Amino acid sequence: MNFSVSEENYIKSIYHLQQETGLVNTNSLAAEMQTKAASVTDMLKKLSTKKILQYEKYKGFKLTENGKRVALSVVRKHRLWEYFLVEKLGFEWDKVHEIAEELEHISSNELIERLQEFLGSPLFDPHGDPIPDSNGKIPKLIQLNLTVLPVNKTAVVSSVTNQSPQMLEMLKHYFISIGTPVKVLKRFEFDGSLEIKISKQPACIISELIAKNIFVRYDDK
Amino acid sequence: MNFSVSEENYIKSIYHLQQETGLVNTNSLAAEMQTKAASVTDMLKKLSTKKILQYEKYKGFKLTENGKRVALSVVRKHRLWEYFLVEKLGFEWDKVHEIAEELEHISSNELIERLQEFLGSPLFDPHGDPIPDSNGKIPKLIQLNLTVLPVNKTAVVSSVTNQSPQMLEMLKHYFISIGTPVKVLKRFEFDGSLEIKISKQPACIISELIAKNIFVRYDDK
DNA sequence: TAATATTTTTAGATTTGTCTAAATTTTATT
DNA sequence: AATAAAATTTAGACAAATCTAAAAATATTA
Repeated sequence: MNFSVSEENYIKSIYHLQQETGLVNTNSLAAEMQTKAASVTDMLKKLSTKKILQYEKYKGFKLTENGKRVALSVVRKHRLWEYFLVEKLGFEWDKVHEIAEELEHISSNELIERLQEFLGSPLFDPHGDPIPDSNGKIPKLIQLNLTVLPVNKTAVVSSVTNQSPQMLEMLKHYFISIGTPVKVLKRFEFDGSLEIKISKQPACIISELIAKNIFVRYDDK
Repeated sequence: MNFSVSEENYIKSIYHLQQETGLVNTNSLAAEMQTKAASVTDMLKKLSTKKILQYEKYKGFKLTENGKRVALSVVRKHRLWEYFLVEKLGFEWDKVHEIAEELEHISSNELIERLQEFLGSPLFDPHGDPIPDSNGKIPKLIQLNLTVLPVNKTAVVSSVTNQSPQMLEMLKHYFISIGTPVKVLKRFEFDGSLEIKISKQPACIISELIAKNIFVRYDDK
């Protein structure tokens, strides 16, 4: 079945909301989509007759299995395009969302399969979010603290717990940000500090305190 | 000014038609766009008030300078995306049109400038059509007969005059098709036959008769 | 040139997705 | 439990893009 751009956007938003809350309600979806509750109700009825939604008036709603499949396909496209924009076209990772919002609605399946291949079948997008495969399977996020990352295993920075200006200043100094590839070269027993390699930077040493605040993940293919 | 997908499609079609006929008329545009004359008239009025068209009722119409600019921007996007699909994703050149019809409406200018850069600023798309630059300037098509292509100059097959099944059979045998890179290695005085190199094929010799039917162009940067 | 045929436009309807304002249902509060 | 507040739905309207059928303008031809 084919869906309009508007339908796809609703389906995607419902998917994201129900990841957090289980059942979704009209007002929160209206807020998410920056539209009015009445418009949401109209669309709910439409998606309901298309068997995309389990929907009971006044009671809330969630996607059917079929609806989830559609949602995951849109999420997949969005994230693969984001990866393309950053890795191939050199966009900053925080500038690509809007463009991917348009690209995710290009319909060709062959296009997206070839794009995935061309990109080397990445498992995570530049924001660190997992990219569903063509069956809708989402790679498990194997996230661990930098202090326990095995030596010489290349990983990618996925989140930073302490977001204070002081911390961010240090991270900037080390050229560490979300999505940066990182490898631990040596772990010093003396004070727990780590010698690490950040993408194209020369190796450097960071304190255990910094390392404790950095989480990384690696693509477990 | 921003244009809807539908408006952009009308503008593009008018551009292509007026390249051939100067003034365009309602019915031919309706035919080109596979829609009804009444729908065309509606859109003409709209584009007219937007200063995209010079339009006189019952008299025909053509794009304003501004309209041409918009058309060339859409054409540019279409052809760059086609180039991407063939050269980067490995699509056959005759399978990309439909997908590019969707991609050409992605709005970001930065995207298209970066895409052009990424592709190496190609001057011609996989069908041999010229790609307008960001100012709407169209590279001149330097087309010449294979019999007069300078030795060792790499060119690309742009058209074939004799399209008989017999000819096409031969071309297929030599792996020659529109868009194929070709280089003349040697020209034999004896019978005018040519030793040529076709992309990744081993060198081969073709008769003068075949060569006379093949036109090539090269990117004159 | 008058009649006929073709092309183009208009008038009015339809679909999709949106909106506002009012009505209804559910939830919260006294 | 009655009432007030909040959430949701309905009713009716609107803009964009399309359509059919009919009217108007232009072109063709006998």
